[in-house]
Amino acid sequence: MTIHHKIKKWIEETLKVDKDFVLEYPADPSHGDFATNVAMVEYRKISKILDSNVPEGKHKEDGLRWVGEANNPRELAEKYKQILEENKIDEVSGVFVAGPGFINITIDPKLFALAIEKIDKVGETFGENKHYAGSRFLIEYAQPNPFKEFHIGHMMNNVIGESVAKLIESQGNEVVRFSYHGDVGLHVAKTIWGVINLGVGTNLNIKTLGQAYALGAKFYEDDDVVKKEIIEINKKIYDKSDQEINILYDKGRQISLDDFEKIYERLGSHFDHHFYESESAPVGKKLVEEFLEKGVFEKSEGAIIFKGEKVGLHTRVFLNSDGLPTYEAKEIGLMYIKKEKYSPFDISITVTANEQDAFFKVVEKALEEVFPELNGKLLHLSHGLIKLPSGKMSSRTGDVLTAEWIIDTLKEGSINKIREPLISPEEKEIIAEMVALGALKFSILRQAIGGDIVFDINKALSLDGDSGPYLQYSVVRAEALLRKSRGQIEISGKQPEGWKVTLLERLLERFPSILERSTNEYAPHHLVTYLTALSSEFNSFYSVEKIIDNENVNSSYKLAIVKAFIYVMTSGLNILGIKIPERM
RNA sequence: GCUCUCGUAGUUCAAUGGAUAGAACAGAGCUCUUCUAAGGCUUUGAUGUAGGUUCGAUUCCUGCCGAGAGCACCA
Repeated sequence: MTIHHKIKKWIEETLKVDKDFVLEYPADPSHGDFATNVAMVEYRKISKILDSNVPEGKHKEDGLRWVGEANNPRELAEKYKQILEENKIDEVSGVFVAGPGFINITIDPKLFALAIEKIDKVGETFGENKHYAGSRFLIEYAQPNPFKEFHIGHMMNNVIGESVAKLIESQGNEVVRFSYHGDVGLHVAKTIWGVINLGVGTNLNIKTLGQAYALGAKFYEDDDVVKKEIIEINKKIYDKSDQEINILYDKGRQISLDDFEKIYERLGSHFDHHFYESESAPVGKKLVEEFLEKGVFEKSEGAIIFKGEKVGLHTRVFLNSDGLPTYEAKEIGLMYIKKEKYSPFDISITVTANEQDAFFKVVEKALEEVFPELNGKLLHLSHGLIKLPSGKMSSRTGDVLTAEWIIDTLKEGSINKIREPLISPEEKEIIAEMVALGALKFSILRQAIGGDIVFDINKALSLDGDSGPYLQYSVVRAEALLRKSRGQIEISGKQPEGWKVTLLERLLERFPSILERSTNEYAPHHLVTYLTALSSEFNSFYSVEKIIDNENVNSSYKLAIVKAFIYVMTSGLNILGIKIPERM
């Protein structure tokens, strides 16, 4: 149990209050080690109760005086302080009232040394939490479509999904990871049409597929004759009736999927299962037809639709008038397969771009009507888009940056930054790959998911300031210290006499709480913010303190802090999918 | 037109209804014969607008202004 948990519980039980108050780490150290707004929250509740029961002839302002509690949050805080002091636990060294009614709490400085000792002992497992263990989460987060390119938007989805998955795992849950690929559907037909009309024969590669899609998509919109041809091709893809198309299809699909594997490998994401629309489509079609009879779906203009208006949403088509399943029906089929394979589960998460928000609300509703047992178990996590300074990316116009290109460009930039002359070209290559991916993942995960990211390649290349490499670099320096000290100074988590607790130690102790909050909110950016602050604090520590010093008795403890820093950073960066080079 | 999301330093982002709104980049200045300067230190600078709720609002509610996304057979 962390100190945070202990203190929260202590306040809760001692004051006999609900747990809806906040126990935070104040930004300003003069506000103690912990601060809580419990008095302000409770005051609010008391006045509300009194407001609703104002007896005749009285004014509600008098309310608090009737119960003889307090006239304002500050006075209530004073009362609480008294109760807390009478029931003090060992960890707490002081309780103070401040400002409008905050209760600030200081803790025994020895606890920080204990935390350092503990981190050095348990290593990278320090942040793990077995508190809520045992839930099974399904998470689907990579939906690149075969026959189209894997662009930076897919990469964003992948990086976010992977970090959320790792966060959930860190809190003791089981996570099953899925990718989902649209290997059938109109976009495929567009690409096949493009391939046929591009005149490349069966000489396909990932590039010609991209061009073919852009061509097909353009003509689909501009030319009604082509539109009909593409719709015909789409039908043939579903029923596999055309040999020529089958050959192009199988080949193109395999080229795409192989390409995706390569990128997953590079990004470091691994999936428990790959799903394909070609398998979810027939299942979805069947289910939609079945639940048409049960009244969940209805017929309209030849199509089968779900009337979202009945729950304040909009109508979506599930089977088109040719009887083919749309994306919507495929989602129904997909969920059926997921349930068959991975039940029981507690939460099923789907990570997509936020342009699908409205669409997902409808699908979720339909899913809940088809599978009532899923009520409350579906979570749609949506993120923003990556925008170029020139505007939105579009694979239709070919105005698209592939993930591969971005990584390689960043890699080239970072390889030139390595100044260490002793590093071999091979090692430089490895370091640059880690730095490039670190920079990319950091820039995606540093902000709250949901917002768009304006991706400026020149800025990304600078690699200064808050960035992936900044975090990596701080760990590299810390590692160098440990290497150098080996055989010279013993590492000891025993706090020296007269030691003044540093902010670095305080931050290290918080790591488990940060992880817990990041997980609960599905918000990796809290972790990023924390690791950045932690690195910054380490870098200050590094420049102010002489760490390896045979003359100084504090050196052993300083090294223990450095070691703890490395563990926490390694663990945190691992969750973000950022690797740490040995040197850089 | 309807629905949803979003407006915070020059720029890119933080901030659990709380205390003096934090960083980074860019700008100005300082700092490598102590361990990696991809570092450290100092400094200039912000809540779109008008109301409301609250002891307290960047955060919640309403209007306005501005940006983006979605709205029937694409995914």
